[in-house]
Amino acid sequence: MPVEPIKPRRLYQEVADQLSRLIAGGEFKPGSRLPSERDLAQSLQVSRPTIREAMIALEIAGAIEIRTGSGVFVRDPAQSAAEADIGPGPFELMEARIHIEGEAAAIAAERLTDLDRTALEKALHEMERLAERQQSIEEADREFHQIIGRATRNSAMAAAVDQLWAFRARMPMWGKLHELIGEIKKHRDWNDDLSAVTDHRAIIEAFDTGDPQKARAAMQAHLRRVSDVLMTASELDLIQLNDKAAPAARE
Amino acid sequence: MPVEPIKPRRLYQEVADQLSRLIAGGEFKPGSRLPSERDLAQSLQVSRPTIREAMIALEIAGAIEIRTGSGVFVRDPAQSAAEADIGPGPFELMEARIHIEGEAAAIAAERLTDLDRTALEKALHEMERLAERQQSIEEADREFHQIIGRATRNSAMAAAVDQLWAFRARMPMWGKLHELIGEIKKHRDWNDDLSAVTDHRAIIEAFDTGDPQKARAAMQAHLRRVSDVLMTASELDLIQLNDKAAPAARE
DNA sequence: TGTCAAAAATTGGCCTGACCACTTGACCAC
DNA sequence: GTGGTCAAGTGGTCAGGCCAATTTTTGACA
Repeated sequence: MPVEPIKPRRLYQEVADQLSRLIAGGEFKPGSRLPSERDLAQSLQVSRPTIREAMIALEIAGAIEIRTGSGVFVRDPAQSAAEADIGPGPFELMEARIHIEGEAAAIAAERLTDLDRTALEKALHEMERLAERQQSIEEADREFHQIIGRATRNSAMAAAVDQLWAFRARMPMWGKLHELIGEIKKHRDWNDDLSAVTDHRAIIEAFDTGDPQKARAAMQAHLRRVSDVLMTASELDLIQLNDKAAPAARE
Repeated sequence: MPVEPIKPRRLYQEVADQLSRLIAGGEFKPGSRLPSERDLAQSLQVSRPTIREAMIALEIAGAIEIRTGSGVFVRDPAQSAAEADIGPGPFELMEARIHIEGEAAAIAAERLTDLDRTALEKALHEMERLAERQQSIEEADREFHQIIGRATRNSAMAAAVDQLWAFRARMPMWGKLHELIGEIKKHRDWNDDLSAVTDHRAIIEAFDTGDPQKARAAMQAHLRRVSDVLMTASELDLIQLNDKAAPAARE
């Protein structure tokens, strides 16, 4: 039973939490104005400086916006997202993955442990199982790649790989990759073996050589193939992509 | 000419920034106690509630810990990193930068605009100016590298570069790189020209060729040199690094 | 001389009341 | 319709006060 220091709860935190709950509960809608500091201080029976402290915490947390002379306004979550940029388009993401995950694979090639290999094999088997059932391999796919990020034994590299997958998780389109491949085969005489399982097997085999160059090449070949799938699906109008999703602009 | 809303700068933010800079600059060591609220209010010629607001912001940011009745203490970045388990060590960061920023430079080499080049030159001049005054080039350095991230015209790559710099910003040690170089020269007959300005100039010249390989090589040479500085400083006990900061473990 | 409890001093936490800067809406002149 | 002025309301900051928590000092005692 670990003993931890007792940290008395600051009053401003109580106020901030209550206001946060009221906002989350819909009492104060996004874009609306909160009651004035003076009114809140009276309603909550605390001093105005305490309200101000709570407001600062909420503004830092992104929940509100304080406008001098006007009032305090609830931030619109959609507005926050729009301001924060919706993230990279699919082709941007693929390009970045080719470069960054290629490097991660190269680093990992010399640092994989037996545990890493076991985990990769497990993820691959999961992909095989799901593919046989015509189910999305998305989760197992992600696991496979994040194992590689961790296998670099470099938390900055792992974080970079994780971030790429976080971007990817925002686009539901990726979960349909398997279906897309099936659709493409209906339209074109596709020679390449598009099996994700084959690609991932090749990556594992490259790791078995311990050669960073081979690992990088296997990873990049895999990711370029996925990018090609995306390009072909776009050309066949199997998926709708917005402007940002177009291949990265060349000056 | 886009018109943007003017956001007046809150006094508590000025105070928080100044204290943050003092902490980063080593004026207040990790674990040490800041002057009392009353003393700070008098020293900075602001009211005590304003100091309190600044303290709240700094505590939320993780820079300090407020202990009722005792005082306000600077959090140990290593302790913070250990608690949050989110911070790569310096060598991890450098390794990741060599790989990721090398790739970013290669991509950017074919996509730089004239505006990008102008911005890079400007950042370089700022570095020159600061270096002449023996001042930290940290901000201009960061700007230089983030311009390159944006010059990839790939927001996933830019985000990856930004994340590396966010990690870097958590370690005040980097602001003292210039001093470290000076110290190293007192201890060793160092043959390499350690001028950051020279390295960055070489990167710009590599970009002028438009050759991705050359750009990658110039960026990686620069970052490897920085990593060497770090290694040497560590060997000379000029900086104290915790276990995680050691060169990436090899299995 | 060392230990321990109590007192004093210091520090953060919160409050009250005041004044100033900024914003908004109403109203008026041109 | 536009610009200017004014009043009311809002946030921003200040000064001073008192209380709770912590640390330091002091005095008593073995």
